[in-house]
Amino acid sequence: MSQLEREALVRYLEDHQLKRTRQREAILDVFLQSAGHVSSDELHERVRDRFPGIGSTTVYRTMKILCDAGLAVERNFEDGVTRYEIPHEHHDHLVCVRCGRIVEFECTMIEAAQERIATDYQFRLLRHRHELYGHCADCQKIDS
Amino acid sequence: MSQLEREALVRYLEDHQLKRTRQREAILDVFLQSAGHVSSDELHERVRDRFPGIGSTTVYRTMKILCDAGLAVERNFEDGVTRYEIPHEHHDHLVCVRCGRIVEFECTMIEAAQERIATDYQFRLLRHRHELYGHCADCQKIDS
DNA sequence: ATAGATGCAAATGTTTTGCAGGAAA
DNA sequence: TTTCCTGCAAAACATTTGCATCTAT
Repeated sequence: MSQLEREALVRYLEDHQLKRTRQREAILDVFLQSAGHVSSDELHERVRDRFPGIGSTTVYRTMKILCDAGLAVERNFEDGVTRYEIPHEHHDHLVCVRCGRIVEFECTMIEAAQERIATDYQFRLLRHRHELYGHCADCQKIDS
Repeated sequence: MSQLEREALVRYLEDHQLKRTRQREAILDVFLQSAGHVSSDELHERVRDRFPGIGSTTVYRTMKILCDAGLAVERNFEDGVTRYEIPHEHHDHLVCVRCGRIVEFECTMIEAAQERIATDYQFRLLRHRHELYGHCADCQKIDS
């Protein structure tokens, strides 16, 4: 498993005169096995299990490479930590401010509206950030 | 001018056993005179002109008070700096990634869609963040 | 052999906190 | 005179960078 991604990484490294190292492959593996939205710190902890002595610096640097290679996407929510997700079709996020749960949603109507707004203001749209913050179903139970 | 806000600040300070100081009033004044979306650092620079020796710590602490008092609203874009705006009707932002220009927009259709999405996922919506990043009309000219 | 990677320590940049001296009530 | 503020210095925190050493090619 994750064979395709590993090949993509090797290809990217070769194309950019970068070297194929155990650390980089281990980080890719751990990242692909981590469901959801992992932070550099979480990745560092998990890689460390099977690769003691690895520095957090290497995780930061490698995640940047994975993003450049199109194997990871960077996300920033309100807690000041950079998180990474496996690239897939466009979406935005609902974030529970109590438990930290992150749910993805997709809305073509909003996408269309964004395009229209950008056009209205003569902006050339590059990207957007759209996050809804609230309490998830489970966390609402605390109140009652 | 800014008489209403100054009175609101005085009232808030009294209600919370906080003291009315020259620094706090100066920071409120400078903030109200700063159009757009100012950072703590910009505010510090501007307050310093008429109040040499003021510390950045005081600006940070005072802006927090102004937010609590409902006289300022905190905003975070992609540059890692907290900015403040004067509260007014709900809106979101277009940000030019070249010149940093920030334009406000408002879209009731998107707001309605957000409510519907939150309901679909059983979230109790508290707030959201919605920013469009791109090149403004002026900055697009650089390309041609 | 050599370009590039690693990991430590130190630097960065923004914001927060501890604390001694200072001002408002 | 007591409580709250201020401003400095130091701490926090996530991330980046300098550098000597190590490793893939």
